Amino acid sequence: MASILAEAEPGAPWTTAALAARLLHWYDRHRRRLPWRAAPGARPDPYRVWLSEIMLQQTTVAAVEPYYAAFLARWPDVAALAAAELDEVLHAWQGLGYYARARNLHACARAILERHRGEFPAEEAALRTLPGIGAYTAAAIAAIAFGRKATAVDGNVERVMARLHAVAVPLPDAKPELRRLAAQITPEARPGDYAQALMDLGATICTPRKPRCALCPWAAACRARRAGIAEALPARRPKPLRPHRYGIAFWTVRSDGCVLLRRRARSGLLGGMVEVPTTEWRLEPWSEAAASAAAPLAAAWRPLRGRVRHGFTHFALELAVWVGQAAEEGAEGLWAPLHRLGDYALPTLMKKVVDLALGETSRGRA
DNA sequence: AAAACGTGGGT
DNA sequence: TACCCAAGTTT
Repeated sequence: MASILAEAEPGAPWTTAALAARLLHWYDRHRRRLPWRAAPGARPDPYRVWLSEIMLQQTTVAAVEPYYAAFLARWPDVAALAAAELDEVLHAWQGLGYYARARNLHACARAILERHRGEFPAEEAALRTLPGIGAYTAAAIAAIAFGRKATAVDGNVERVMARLHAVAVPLPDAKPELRRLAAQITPEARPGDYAQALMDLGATICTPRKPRCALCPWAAACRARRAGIAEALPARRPKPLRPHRYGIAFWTVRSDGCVLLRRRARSGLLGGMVEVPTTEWRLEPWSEAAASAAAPLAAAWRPLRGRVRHGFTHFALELAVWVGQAAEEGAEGLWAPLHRLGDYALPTLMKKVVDLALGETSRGRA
């Protein structure tokens, strides 16, 4: 191992085998202990690998950990998850974001039961056809859970490859090239460890900012480091501006203390989740007259002073909250007892609305 | 092919 | 405050 490195001249091309071996050696000493990771030598549970990979899509380890523990405790295997109602799964996913993942997770569990006799397929191609499993996740499960030679290319791997080979082409145009470079290094032996090693390298050493090149097992082979441009890679195309949108949320309280909620459409933004009814979220702030006309029912609406601000991926939202008393039924939706709001699958945005409404109404009446 | 799709933490 | 970004997938 060490001799391979010692013999490699600065600037000399490294063999892919040497790179893979060096990375695995590093991983054996520095592997992170994560809840979904099997102990060295132990057989991974495909269900746990799958569950963790779905949760980790575009999501940090720290954010995932409590959700992973809760899901595993409540639904210990794929059959248990398949038997759950979608709303239960959405409720448990509440706050994690990208709720299509929860809908696909549930659909995938049922597909495993119905199409695969309750067992995850080991082939990348078969995995790829399941809901919520794309190119990355299929490769990750095949490699980690089943020991198949597959190259899982996520954002970490793209960054590491862009730096190792000093690829200046911006993402996403560079994706095919980065994938090719990653596949070229993937070893026959220990593909699961290799996949996790590469992601650990990206997550802990080859970080987006201030990469710790001094600790990197590939530092001597890294072209970006040699050129002094590691931190500038990978290049990205400029991101589109994020517009602001505006809306009014209607906090509608009935005489029995219930508040009006609604179920959102099953697809699209916050699909299938529960919400406090709102106006449309539009580019211009609302006039009082326009908002009144958009209310779920006629009432003497009282605007609260605060504002709910929430950032989505592609726009920033500012919600005002209006409070009204419902004299009778006449609005469609769910009437939720205030002390049972925790039973509903409210996304973080709507929790903010609830907090503002409860805070200001209790203060105002005290 | 490009846009939609959440949230929280770091700077 | 504002912007970046994190183990991507779907349409």
